[in-house]
Amino acid sequence: MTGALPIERTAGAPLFPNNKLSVLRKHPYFADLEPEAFDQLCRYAKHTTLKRGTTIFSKGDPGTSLIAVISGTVKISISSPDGRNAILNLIEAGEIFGEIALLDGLSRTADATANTNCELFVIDRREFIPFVRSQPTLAMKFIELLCARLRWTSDQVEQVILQDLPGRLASALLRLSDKHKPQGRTISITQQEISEMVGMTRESINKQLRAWATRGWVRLEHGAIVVLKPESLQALVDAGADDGE
Amino acid sequence: MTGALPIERTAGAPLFPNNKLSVLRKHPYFADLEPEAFDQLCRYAKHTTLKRGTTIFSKGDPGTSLIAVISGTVKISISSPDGRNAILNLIEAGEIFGEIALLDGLSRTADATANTNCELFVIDRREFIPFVRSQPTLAMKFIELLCARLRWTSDQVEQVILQDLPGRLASALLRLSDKHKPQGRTISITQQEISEMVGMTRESINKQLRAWATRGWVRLEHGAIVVLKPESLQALVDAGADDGE
DNA sequence: CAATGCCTGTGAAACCATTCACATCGGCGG
DNA sequence: CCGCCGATGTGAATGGTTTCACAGGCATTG
Repeated sequence: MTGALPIERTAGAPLFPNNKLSVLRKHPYFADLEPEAFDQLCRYAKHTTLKRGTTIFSKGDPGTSLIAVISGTVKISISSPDGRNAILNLIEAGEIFGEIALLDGLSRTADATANTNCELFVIDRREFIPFVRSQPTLAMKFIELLCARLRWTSDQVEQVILQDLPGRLASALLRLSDKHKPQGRTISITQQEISEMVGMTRESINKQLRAWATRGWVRLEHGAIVVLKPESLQALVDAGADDGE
Repeated sequence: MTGALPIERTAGAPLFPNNKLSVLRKHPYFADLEPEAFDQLCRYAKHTTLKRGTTIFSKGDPGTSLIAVISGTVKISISSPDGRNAILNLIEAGEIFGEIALLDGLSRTADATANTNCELFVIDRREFIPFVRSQPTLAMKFIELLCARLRWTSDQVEQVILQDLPGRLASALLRLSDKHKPQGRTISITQQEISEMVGMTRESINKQLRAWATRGWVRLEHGAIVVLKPESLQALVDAGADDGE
């Protein structure tokens, strides 16, 4: 009940280990939720672990649950009939996903797969919806969450339509390094993945990154990218089409 | 001028003419709202009329209001520093927009301009937010609205990243003709506008449309497009990259 | 300590959309 | 009724991306 600030209680019921839920508690969407509401929410959660590559759900599935990531990362993506595929988002520990289909009761809009081994909490729609209705604060929280998602997604549309390759790549890097701020400027991601987030081929991405690397804007590591001069990248985005030569 | 609305009365009540509000009442987001809640909502609304081309708000503005379109259409768009611009959505009579900034209190994510002469109702954030908190049903309605927007926007990302020109154009036409179903399959839109929705040049759009016209899939009119064979377009979208030759 | 598989790095050729440069058409206002 | 302007229609040249075809590197696993 009182675990508001330093979440560390042993009294926890067997099913909901507080040390794991604390990951969720830290996230902005739950941080200022009343403790009772949060506890109630946890009571609905079921714990699962998955191996890298496992499909969590696929586009078109009924969509009867909300999922929270405790550890690892989950990839939200879509694929076209001819084999191409696009990554819409990467969900990290402490974040939740699958809220659209949960809230409107329709089908999943994308595929979700475990991008690394992960630990998840799953909340079922049947128990959840009545709960949201009874908790105006929680409903407002979800409204905020949806707004944030909408901003993220609109931003993606904007980048993909308006910017050329360098611009898109630059803003993708900036958005990612924002998310990973705690880990310094190192973004743990493969070039293949970035190419799928940005909607261009790996080869093109590689060449552009390499060009920036020789200019000292970024450093390329194996499976990671370090942003050294975010200002230069930002300037490039602001300037419009122009690869920064 | 849109002449889209059959309703035309002179009796206008001072601030909240019911004949005008009926346009809103018909819309799914308000249709099954309790009458008292709807009336209350209307009490906050201020009526305005705008001439074609007027700016309603710009990206980055504070965003303190929700806007409902009574007649005409509003264009939601963004533009890049180098002059290119993209249309994200066209809001028609009976729909509302501006809900993101209204709900989360942050800045506008895009520009809104009157695409034709229009009549609007504007609701201020200060009065509106407390009202939403007090009306769980209304909050759930907004959650549904946001989910729908998210689906629409994700769809756009999906199309833009995965599909080539013919595919994107085809799915844009299908989405538009869905919206305009009541008017048959005629879509009132200029090729310039479509090109900005799809993110390609007018010339390219024109050539593709013309190719389809000779095959009898669409008919091109001045300022409008008639979809004759939606199945063919749909098949093209489902098949992936392939212009349907 | 191979050995296989996923990442990264590059070059040349093919392709598709953009750019640019006009020409026509339709409608609205003077 | 004429003229202008926005919308449409088209072709040729340009250029940025993709495609394809490899080579080396790092890493995890028998």
